[in-house]
Amino acid sequence: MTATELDGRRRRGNASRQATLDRAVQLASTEGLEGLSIGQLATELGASKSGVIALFGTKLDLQLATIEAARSVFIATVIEPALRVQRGLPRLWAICELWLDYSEARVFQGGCFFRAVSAENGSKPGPVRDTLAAIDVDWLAFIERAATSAQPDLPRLADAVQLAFETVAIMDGANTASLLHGSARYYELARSAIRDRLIALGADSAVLSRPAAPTAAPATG
Amino acid sequence: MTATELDGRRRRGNASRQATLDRAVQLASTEGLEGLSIGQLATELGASKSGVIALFGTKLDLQLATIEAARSVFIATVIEPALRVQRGLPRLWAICELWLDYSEARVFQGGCFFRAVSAENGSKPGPVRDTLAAIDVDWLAFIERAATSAQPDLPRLADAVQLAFETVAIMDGANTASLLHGSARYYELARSAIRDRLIALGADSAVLSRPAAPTAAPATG
DNA sequence: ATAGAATACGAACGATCGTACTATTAAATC
DNA sequence: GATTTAATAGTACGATCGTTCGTATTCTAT
Repeated sequence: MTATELDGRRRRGNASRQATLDRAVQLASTEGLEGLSIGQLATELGASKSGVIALFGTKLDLQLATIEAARSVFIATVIEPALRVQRGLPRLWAICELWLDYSEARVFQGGCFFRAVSAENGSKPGPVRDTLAAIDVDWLAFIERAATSAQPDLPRLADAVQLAFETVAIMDGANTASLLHGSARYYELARSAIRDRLIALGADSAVLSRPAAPTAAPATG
Repeated sequence: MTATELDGRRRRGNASRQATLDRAVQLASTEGLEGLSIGQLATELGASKSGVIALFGTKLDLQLATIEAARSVFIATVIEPALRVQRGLPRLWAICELWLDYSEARVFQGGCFFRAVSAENGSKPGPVRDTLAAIDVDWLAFIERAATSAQPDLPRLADAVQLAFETVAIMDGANTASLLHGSARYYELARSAIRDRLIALGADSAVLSRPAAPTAAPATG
């Protein structure tokens, strides 16, 4: 049954949904999921309010779909490239480089999408916060696993949870400060902080150099 | 001229302004400065919309006044108590303890006021962002000075700017994570991270113990 | 051919937003 | 006591919010 793929109506709808979400993630990253307004979104897309709402149902549904769309972008930009890097310390370091590049490149206008909307919804119970919290748990767990896998290269690593927390905090700090002050130098501070931390844990500093493994296939070297 | 102090009209106005701002900072810490609505604020205060707006002028003025009010609270809660602690490493450590307590105690419902509203306004140019950026610069500089003063107690400290950045990032990370996941354990992770970092710089671990100097006058010891 | 589903639009809804204008009350100044 | 100033309320304005309803269009399935 290729029916689902061939249905012209659904294909058209999915294309519209994707185009809508492409704008929605950008808008939400700067205005927040609350500030993401259906009217503004429709105007920017050259569509009608009712058309947009018809595609998603309610505003809450749109917000959740927007989060999911941002997650896809994040996975393609950070997670998957990191998984192509050699297990262990190289991958742990690649995660940091990839994340800092993702933030600095403003893949989302407002910096890291999840940092922007988590700050907005951190103290507001509801399905939005629950979803964001679950994504954050996944993200922390991903780094914890990478840290644990890097343990052979980090002889003095005692607590992967602690290291994951610190790493995320440092990266988020660079994201926030660079946005607020319009300066890229915080990314260097973050890189230094993490590098020094890993070296203190016994890492071979040769592994922790720029540039990170490129997104392309394993290089010739 | 004690005229300003004695004017009953202005006294009444200032009292109203203060009561309004007391609610405004709480609301803004959870809803953001954009989500801070004059109507809702008035309703919660049992006042009228026009009465609230008359006290502040425009919404932008209200937002700026709210930031200033939050700053006063922050200074009284963190900065001033820290300045009562002995210069050097004890003060640097006290700043961290006081900030983490300030965040954990939910002096503002939404955690640290400035983290909440900075995330909201980090990518939106304007006077609000400028004010928040200036406050953040002050805050970072305050910690840098404390770190520099602690240099005799931190023989391996090479870069106070780097240390200030990391310290703030770790504390902010605890604030964000504790809000999102409704757990206090991130504050312990932050304390551990900063303590270990300071010890790595050569700090005497005896200085880095709980509890921090109480807010009260210099203790008998 | 026709019934049904999915996409899209336009118009209108009640609610709330920030703001402006007017009026009333209380306090200070002359 | 009259005038000025500040604080507050009341009302109304235009804009925008999310949502609903009716309808036209496009494609699939019978």
